[in-house]
Amino acid sequence: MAMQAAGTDRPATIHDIAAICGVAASTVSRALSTPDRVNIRTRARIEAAAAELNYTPNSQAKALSSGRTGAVGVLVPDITNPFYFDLIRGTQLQLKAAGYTQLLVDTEESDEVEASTMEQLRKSADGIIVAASRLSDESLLASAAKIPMVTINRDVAGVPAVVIDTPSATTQALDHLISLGHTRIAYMAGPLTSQSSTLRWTALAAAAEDRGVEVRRLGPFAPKTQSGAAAADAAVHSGVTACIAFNDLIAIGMLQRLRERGIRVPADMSVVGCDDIFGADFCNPPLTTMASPIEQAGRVAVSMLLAQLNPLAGGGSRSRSLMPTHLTVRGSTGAAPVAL
Amino acid sequence: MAMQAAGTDRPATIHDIAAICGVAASTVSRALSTPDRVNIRTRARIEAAAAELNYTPNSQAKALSSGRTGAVGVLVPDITNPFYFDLIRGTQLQLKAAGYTQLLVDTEESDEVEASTMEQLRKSADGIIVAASRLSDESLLASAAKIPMVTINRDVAGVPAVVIDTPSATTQALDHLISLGHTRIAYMAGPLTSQSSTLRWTALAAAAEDRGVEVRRLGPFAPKTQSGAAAADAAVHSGVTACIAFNDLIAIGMLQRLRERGIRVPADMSVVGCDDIFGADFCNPPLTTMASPIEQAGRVAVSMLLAQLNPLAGGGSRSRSLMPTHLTVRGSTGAAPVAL
DNA sequence: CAACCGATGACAACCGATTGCCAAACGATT
DNA sequence: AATCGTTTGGCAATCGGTTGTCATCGGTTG
Repeated sequence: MAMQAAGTDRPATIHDIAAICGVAASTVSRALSTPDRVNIRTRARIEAAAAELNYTPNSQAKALSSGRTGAVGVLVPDITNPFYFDLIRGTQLQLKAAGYTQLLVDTEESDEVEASTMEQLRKSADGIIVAASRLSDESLLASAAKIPMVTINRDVAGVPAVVIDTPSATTQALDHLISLGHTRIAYMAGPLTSQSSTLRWTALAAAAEDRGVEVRRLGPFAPKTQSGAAAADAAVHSGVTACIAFNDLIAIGMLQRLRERGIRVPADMSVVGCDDIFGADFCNPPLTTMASPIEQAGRVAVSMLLAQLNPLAGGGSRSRSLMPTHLTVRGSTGAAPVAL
Repeated sequence: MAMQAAGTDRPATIHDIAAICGVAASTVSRALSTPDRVNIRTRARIEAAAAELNYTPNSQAKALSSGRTGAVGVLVPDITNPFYFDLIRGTQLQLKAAGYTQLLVDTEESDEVEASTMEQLRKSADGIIVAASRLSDESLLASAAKIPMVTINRDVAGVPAVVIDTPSATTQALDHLISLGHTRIAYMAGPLTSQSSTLRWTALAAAAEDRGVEVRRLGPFAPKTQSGAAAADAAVHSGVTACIAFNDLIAIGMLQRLRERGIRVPADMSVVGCDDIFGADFCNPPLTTMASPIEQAGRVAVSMLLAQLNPLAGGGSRSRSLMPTHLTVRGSTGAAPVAL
């Protein structure tokens, strides 16, 4: 709102302010960061000058001397996977609200890129949030020892985590399919290094055994729509009447392939996805899927990380947060075809 | 590959290396950044020590003293818009290849957030890439004077830009619709502050006049699928038989709404989108849309920015880059309904 | 043999902030 | 008026590098 004089070309520093107010630079620093340490009158002068000069602290310098960078790294395996859209937005919003900057990195589904990124971030970030890590438990633990970390969808003892409870949703999905009369069901697995995929399969297999139906595991398939073609063919070939895919990308890809092959969904084959990503509601047919509060998961992860960074007296920070999920039924699931 | 001794808890600095090699810290700095300035033998010793200590330079310190941060800000209006995901991936890949870090910021379609972010980035980034800026020409120019900048889909004299040539694609879309017999066509406009939307409309209106068909402008509509409902209703109400939407999100939203209302696509209404985002190929019906090389646009933007940052003798950097587009015809367009 | 030269490496200032420590100033108490 | 405690603000070191300047050294040239 202040009438801003044409700024000099160089951003103002605390020294500029100090010169104007006739105080030492350290006093300016104190006035701005430890207001109680300085007389209220000088503080007012300094604040006025700061506003006048449109002063903003240099984050590099601040980072160098204080040791904290005000940045948080967010690592995702594949930035073009819509699942991460909402996650990233969640982290971004929450980080910005807390005055932090988000360093987004696409690790390209590679454990090496992930590891080297972490090493680099160790100096340029105060903490990191790692979604769907492809690293081994040991590597993850080792990294977590060096820099505050929160994982998402990756549960390792000793590392705070936000876990989206898709495993329990698979049970809902299974019951949904069973209620529709399906008895031969397949699980289209995700990457072998994905803990989520493993957990979903474990939960699903247990529930299947419990209910006395057959669920076979097919794959692994890369979490991309392109893999859906192979997944669809594998499902058809295996003779199942319904499948639960590791995620929506694979499921959507399957839908496309099944359509190409003239296999009707859900009349001939039911498909269940996971995550309820962008597109799950408008694909053809709309996808029955396990919906997760993804953006919220991102926010929670940030909160947990910040709690770790600024251990306030108030709240002991949780080290684990389980996000509830539920099955969203749409058009891709239906009654099992009548046996011939 | 080196047998890494258990690292000390604190990352190594050039002083550590200097101590080991018995040289001054400045020599270490030169050996690493200006290899020619130092004897090849000492350089070798220093490099060996650096490798041994697993040394990585502290980016904050480097930034502070050298004035360059090694980071580039990427501003997008809405991080959850799939259009930007390919863009972000393009910038991310190219930046990483050049050794830069990407600072991704979602400006929430707000000019204020955009402006304040730029001001902040001015100190913590070497340059910025602004996609679909919502700022005025003046503000943009003013900011570009303070920090190297490349815009995407925003053409302002004096600011290097990557422009995806969707306006000319609208002509293709129009001809496509005309060839199908449509004569009453609508353009579903995007945000008023979106230059892309304006340019598309201008090109479309000109082409329409040239061809003697009627194209009316409806909207504006927010670039989200939710806005598609209003857009669909507006289109139906206006009595057109085909529409060209500002982008795929609106188009996909329209598809959903039209389906709800029992209006068949393309039998009763043809719909053309723009961008060919994730989902355009598997919505129902698949969307005819103007495809853009989005990821490539991101890469080009980065290249242009880096050329600006490191003005090599070799190539004069282009200040404008036009990315070609083409119409991808799918199922959402068809022959005009027979007039009653 | 003296003058000269390029290569090499050390010194020190600096980037912009933070922070421990100390001293001046001030008011209050006895 | 002397003492004491508390504010308040300055000095200077520090973070980890970069870079301008200068001294030194070995070798070459006239």
